Amino acid sequence: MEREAGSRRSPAKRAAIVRAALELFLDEGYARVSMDAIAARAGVGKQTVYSHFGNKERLFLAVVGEARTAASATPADASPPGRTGDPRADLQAVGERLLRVVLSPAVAALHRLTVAELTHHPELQESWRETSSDALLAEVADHLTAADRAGTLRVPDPLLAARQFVLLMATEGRVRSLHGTRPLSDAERRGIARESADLIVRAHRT
Amino acid sequence: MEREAGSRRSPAKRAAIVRAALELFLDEGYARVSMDAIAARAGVGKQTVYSHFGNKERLFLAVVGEARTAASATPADASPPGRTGDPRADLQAVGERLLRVVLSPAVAALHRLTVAELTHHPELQESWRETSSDALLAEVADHLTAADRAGTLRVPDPLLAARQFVLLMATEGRVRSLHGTRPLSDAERRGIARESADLIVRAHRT
Amino acid sequence: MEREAGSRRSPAKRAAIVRAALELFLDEGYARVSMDAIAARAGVGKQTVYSHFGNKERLFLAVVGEARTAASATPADASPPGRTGDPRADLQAVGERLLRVVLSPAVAALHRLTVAELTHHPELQESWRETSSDALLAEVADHLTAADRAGTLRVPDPLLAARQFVLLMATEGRVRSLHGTRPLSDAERRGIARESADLIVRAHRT
Amino acid sequence: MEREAGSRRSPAKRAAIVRAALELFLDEGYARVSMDAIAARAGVGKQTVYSHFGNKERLFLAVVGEARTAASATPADASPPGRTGDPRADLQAVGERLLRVVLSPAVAALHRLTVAELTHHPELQESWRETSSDALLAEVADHLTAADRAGTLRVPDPLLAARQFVLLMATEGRVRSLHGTRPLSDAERRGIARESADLIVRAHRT
DNA sequence: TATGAATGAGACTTCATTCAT
DNA sequence: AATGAATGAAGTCTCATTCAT
Repeated sequence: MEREAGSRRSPAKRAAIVRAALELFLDEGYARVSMDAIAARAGVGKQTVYSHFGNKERLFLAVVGEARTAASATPADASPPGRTGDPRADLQAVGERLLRVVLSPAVAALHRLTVAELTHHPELQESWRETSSDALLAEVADHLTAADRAGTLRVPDPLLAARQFVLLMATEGRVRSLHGTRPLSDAERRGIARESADLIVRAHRT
Repeated sequence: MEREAGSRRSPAKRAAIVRAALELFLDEGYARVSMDAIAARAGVGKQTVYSHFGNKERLFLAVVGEARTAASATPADASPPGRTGDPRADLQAVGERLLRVVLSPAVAALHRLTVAELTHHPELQESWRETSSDALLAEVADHLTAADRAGTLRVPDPLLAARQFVLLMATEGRVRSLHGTRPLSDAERRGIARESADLIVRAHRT
Repeated sequence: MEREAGSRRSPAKRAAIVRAALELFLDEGYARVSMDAIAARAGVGKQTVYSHFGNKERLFLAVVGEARTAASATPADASPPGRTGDPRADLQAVGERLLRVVLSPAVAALHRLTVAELTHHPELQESWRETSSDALLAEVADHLTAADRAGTLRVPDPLLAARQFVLLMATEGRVRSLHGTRPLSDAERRGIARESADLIVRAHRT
Repeated sequence: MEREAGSRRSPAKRAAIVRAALELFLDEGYARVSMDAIAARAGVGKQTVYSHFGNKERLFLAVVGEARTAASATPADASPPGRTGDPRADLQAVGERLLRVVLSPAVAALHRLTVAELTHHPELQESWRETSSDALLAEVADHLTAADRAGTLRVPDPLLAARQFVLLMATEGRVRSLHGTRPLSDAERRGIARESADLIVRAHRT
């Protein structure tokens, strides 16, 4: 029935359900996960799941929504490395951090899941954005703006350049890691970040 | 039972099954498609499906495999436009063709399906390669090599540059079209191709 | 737990529950109505329903019992039309009133519900009587007795005749209205009352 | 999927399902019967039930439809008693036969079930007719026509009179037997038939 | 007392697969 | 070889009832 706030429904159980559902959805995909399995893993009755979320689809959307939110918040936790003044090195550093996040098992699985279910749950499309992390995108743009001001690069449209950098690097990472399925070595990650940073820097050299 | 070649199994029925299965898998995803539905759409009995492919997973892998092969062969459908000598214009032209292919409903759906099922069918991973079209990649590399020889660009590693171009553009197209879920206007496609071509050309300007 | 009278249980809530339950049972039938739905429509908690009535069956019997009582009391709502002295006209007039009552949505639904659940709730059988309205039956008998006294008819057993009249007319009305499911026009009702009155009058003509 | 004629679906299993479903529906009512129970009693798998009838409602309608047909065909099996020439006796004899049919457990339960489910299955309404047996109605009308010709009665509208006779008698029988729930003694049945026949005969006496 | 969260059983329906024709 | 009827397990969701607040 899904009542309003103020109900006595246990937030702890809700959290357990969300966690269990997320793990299962990420591992198995939407259709392969049963409500029974979610309830069992969460350690609650099936009806508890239904009274919290109404049905499987709403549970799925809630879970994915919260996971997206969490994922967007996470990457900035690593302290942003200070600027060295060398745009190429700065970009590569940011890129390596981004790759670690994007290719982490959870984030990669969330990405696969979202792509997989895009056509079946139109609500997903509204929340869809390739760069799960606008914060990181802004950080890259900042670097480029700074370089432009310092005269080391000439970047007329820093946001576009940042987007191209992030998109290219993330995609290359996904392709090489079989969409996060196979772990990447540090060297591979570094290589990918270097190649992408190189392209961007060369394109905007003065 | 799956007999050897030379059996009396009808190739026409096999083709009908593959076609039906592909359509359904692309539309619904692996788990949501039933063998019943496949047999019905193919106009054959269920046992025929089983005798041809053994089980659902083998059918899926066969179908996706053939679809990938077909998709890789297709893109050259449009006669490759002659070179104009202007690298930017040439790249953009190739790019627009590529986008049309990559974002076509069938190719985009095949991509989503592959990503979705990557973890459940390890065999898929072996066939995985982002650029479904090596032919096109080679064509881009050719353009770049020609430009390098002509002295209009300086491209030390044409294959890398080509790959970056294709990857960036395809990804930008996918993001903007919600992974092929929403059609892109000609103008959008042109814009994406232009931006990507621009980046590559600027990065390799002499 | 069901406490005795004098408890602190609110009669207002009890009434709300009974009203809600009656509406739902009449619309859906016993098995299709959930205690959840009753509590929700009554605007009370589920446990309140249980503490008032113990379980679903007892609630049902109480509700139907009260509804039968109410229905039996109602029919005289319209002031009984004075006698005209013409037995046929009088009978027909009474009959039309009866039909309106018997085929009213609530009374018809109560009748269907009782018939439907007769075998599952033996207590219902005790309260069963076709003529939900003894008052009306007596009124018809009165008319006939009066006619007998006046010499316009010869009615040795007025109660039997009244019963036959009421039963035949009510049944004909039920059949033609699909057991109260389809509304009857005034003309139809009048026709049914006329035919039935005619039969009775002819059978007892002097 | 419910295919056309010519399929290989076993008619024996279909019949077993129909029989099992009818018994259960008559005993318990629509909502209380589970498809599991039907399959189990029929001795077939649940999917067999579904492949034959598609879903619970279609099964129900098919079962009720066939039962109605069967019930309509049955009553004439008892050899229609020859006419004695005494309309009252003839009518009473036909009436007793009718009562036996109408109050037989199966027919009475079918009637209760139909009334109970009338609002939930609109298709039922189309097949609804109080007199499950048009044959019997015709037989009564024949008696009355014959009497009219013989001059023993004056029956301007034999079909109306027959209908009134049948309706009144069946209803009285239903009321007295708690809608077929309680068996009626021979004497009761005879009494009901006599009273009804009496009414009709008196109404049409010359 | 009254609330509604929680439960375990069970509802209808569909699935991948096998069997009999 | 090919058909589709049949199966048993499992899917989503709802139920009457109880428990903790």
